[in-house]
Amino acid sequence: MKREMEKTYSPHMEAEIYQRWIDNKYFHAEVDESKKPYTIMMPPANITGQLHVGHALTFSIQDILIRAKRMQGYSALWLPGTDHASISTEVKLVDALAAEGLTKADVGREKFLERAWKWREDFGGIIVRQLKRIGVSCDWDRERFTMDDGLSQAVLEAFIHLYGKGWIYRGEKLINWCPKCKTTISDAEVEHEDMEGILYYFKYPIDGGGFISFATTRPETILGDTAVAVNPKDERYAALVGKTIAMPIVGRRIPIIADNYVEKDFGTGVVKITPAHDPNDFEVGERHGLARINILNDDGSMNSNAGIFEGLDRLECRKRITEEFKKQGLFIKTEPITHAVGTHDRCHEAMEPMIKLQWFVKMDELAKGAIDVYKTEKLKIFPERYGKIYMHWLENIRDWCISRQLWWGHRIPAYYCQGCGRISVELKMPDSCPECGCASFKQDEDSLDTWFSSALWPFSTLGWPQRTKELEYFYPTDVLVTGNEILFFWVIRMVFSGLEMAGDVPFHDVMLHGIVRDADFRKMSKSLGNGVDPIEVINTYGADALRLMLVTGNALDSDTRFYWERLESSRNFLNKIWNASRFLLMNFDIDSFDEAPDLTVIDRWIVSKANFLIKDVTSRIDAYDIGSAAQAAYDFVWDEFCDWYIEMVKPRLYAKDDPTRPAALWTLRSVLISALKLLHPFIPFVTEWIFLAVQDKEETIMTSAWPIWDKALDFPEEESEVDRMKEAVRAIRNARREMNVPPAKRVKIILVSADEKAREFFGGTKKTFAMLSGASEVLIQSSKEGVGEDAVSLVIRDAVLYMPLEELIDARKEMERLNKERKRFESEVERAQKKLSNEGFISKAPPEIVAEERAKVSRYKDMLKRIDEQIQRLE
RNA sequence: GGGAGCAUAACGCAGCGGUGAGCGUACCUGCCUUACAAGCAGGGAGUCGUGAGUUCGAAUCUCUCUGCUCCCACCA
Repeated sequence: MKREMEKTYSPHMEAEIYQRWIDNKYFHAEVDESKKPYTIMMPPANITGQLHVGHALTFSIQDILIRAKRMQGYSALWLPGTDHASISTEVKLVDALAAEGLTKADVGREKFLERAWKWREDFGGIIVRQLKRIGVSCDWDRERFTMDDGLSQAVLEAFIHLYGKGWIYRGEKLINWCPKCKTTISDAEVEHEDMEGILYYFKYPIDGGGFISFATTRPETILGDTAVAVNPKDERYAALVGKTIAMPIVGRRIPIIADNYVEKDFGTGVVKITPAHDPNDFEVGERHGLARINILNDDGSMNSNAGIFEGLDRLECRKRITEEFKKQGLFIKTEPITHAVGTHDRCHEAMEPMIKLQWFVKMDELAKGAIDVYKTEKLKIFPERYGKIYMHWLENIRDWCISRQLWWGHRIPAYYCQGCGRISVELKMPDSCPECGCASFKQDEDSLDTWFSSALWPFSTLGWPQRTKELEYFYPTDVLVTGNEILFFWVIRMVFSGLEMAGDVPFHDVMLHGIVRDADFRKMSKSLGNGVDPIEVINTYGADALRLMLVTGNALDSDTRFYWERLESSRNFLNKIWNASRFLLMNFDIDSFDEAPDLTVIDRWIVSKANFLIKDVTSRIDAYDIGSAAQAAYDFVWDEFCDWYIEMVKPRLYAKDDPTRPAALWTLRSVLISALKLLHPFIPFVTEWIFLAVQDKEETIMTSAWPIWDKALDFPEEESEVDRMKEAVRAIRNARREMNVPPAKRVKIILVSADEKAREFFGGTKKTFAMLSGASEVLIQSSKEGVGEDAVSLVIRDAVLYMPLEELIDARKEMERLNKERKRFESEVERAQKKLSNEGFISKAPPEIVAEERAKVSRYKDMLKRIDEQIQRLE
């Protein structure tokens, strides 16, 4: 066993350890009927992405869960993979083409896709390599890519299935169009950004005389107006309804109509209606049978319906229209306005609503299922409050536009007969048309929304639609861990897809976490330049320090901050546990124990504390309370184990002939090993390194058994006794400081107690007690006989400690100190007595609370009495 | 416009009906005590955002106000 350990912790061994884990296939999970399965599907990383600290957070959490469960004996599968990210990847490829002076059209679909695959080969693996640096223990043998053959097949099957049920349809509807990316986008991909804009006021001449004024933020859409609407109850305009308007510029005649959608009190109470470019207007148009005039080309420029403005960009057109209205005397005014503009979340270009023939997923039935599993708690969301958001979204969901005018992705499996136009939705191109017998088909040019394939991820990765043994065993998965911003895009879509395709929820629990922000709580972004590269952090501090820092100091549902300071304190903790282990190895000079030695009170105390920690950490992990689980282990190791237990045990270790020495070594090692195991999920590398160093055999910690709480190791009495000793030690250290006793000065301590048990305990732990309190000798007595008047006296539970200070004693100072103590207890007694004299408290508070309060009074009074004795002694 | 959340020590957080109101950093003081100065010991520091209410008892539950944050949303 014993490995040499450097004096200071350094993370340089991480790569070596990770490689060994891989070589030994510790990450690999198999179908194993003798074990229970535990499954997490890693949210597929975007192949265009670079690893950022957000990844580090989410993957650390998942790794913590999977490592804990693996040690608990589950067949724990964490399946990793990547996503083809259609828009992001395609944008990169188009940019690369542009750099060569080419366009998509120049190279053609086939060549474009060749380039795409090449690109994914060259760069798609970068993020995976970076990911490994974090220490993720996912099953790389089962790594998947959303465009693998199997997963692509699953996409086709799912599409065909939904089409067969009538839940996928093709229709001409108003969709969100990104003029920059030249594709449709779904509602979820539209971001609403508040922007400073201008509200333009114009007027239209009414046939038969007069004008009607209105306001708009998008004057260019005037070219597509097919009506002007007012509220039916608006008396100001009642007489105008039914009249027509001769539109300037385009010369079209459009009606004035009445519709409830218009609010009387907003603006002029008049709305121009552009059914082809506004969702509300579209609906008004439906109700009144208005024409839809599309005025835009796909690139956002004006089309032929714009007449003289054809070819202008929409923003340029906006200016020119305004000028034209001014010329014609129909311009009223402009005013600044802040309004929400829908933009594409990828490129932030202002999105334009347009009418287009697209493919949609009908949501009503699918949403019902997703709502139902949440209501019946088959699906739980942590933190709970996100449940409301989940429900709200599903209850207001609209059909999902899934077709994209992109090449990189899953091409829609719809084939149009060139003879009769019949649509066939098939796995592959049909041989002949069942309608007209013609053999000429054309496949739909569009591809599917990236999220359509990601929605199948929890089961397509396990072989669906085949009923594989993996699917049977690992599905439904246990928990999905992801950032809260992705609830709508992905989580909800996985839920209804899982229910519909695989016949069950894709996961039982959803655990959502926040994002990592910079120290000033700003989002990390390229434009701010405040991003932190996790690889750099790992290079200097190690993955363990990064993981620990990200996961502690914050509740899981709130955003966490990135602090270099906190990173250092995490690293310091690693050094602490490193050195505690080194201390053990330096003293561990026996080969083995025949049997567990008899433990002293102090050993039982730390064993009991460690035993409780096991229960605590385990249950916190199960509740996804990762941060406090880590914190509990951290506090135990640093405070209890290092600052107290190791210090207490030193005299026993240094005296080679001490009969309790083996017990100390045994306890030291077994408690350390428990702590290492409990900490392993959080800081896998150091714990493995140390585990190998302190074990008898070469055994990985990764598959070692998770500690289990044991009733036989619960020692409440010992805990209470050692706590009293700690109290005594602190009192002495405190007094020494207050009395200005030089640190190196050893002082005699006399403990006086009428309590036999207390005397016995302190008698048995004399050496330890003396060392901790810097005493030259400790006397234990039942009376204060022989205690001189030059002694400082310290009152603790069941005892008084005397510290003769001889020439150092300053009676005045000591009186001051005693009076301060007295005051403290007095005010406590007062507080408790006041409570007890309250009739309502006695009669209404639970009896145990009242009893506790009474006990406090007598305890404090007891202390007060002894303090008073000391005061008298000095007087 | 709708919804959710947060205000506790200088900073970051925990506590969610009975605690002497904690923890980590930072700060002050003293120590190189043979595991660790990336450390040890000790210390100061908080009318728990405001105002009310419920209760025997409120940092904790309810409402008001104030200030932040996030999500959703088609007011021209």
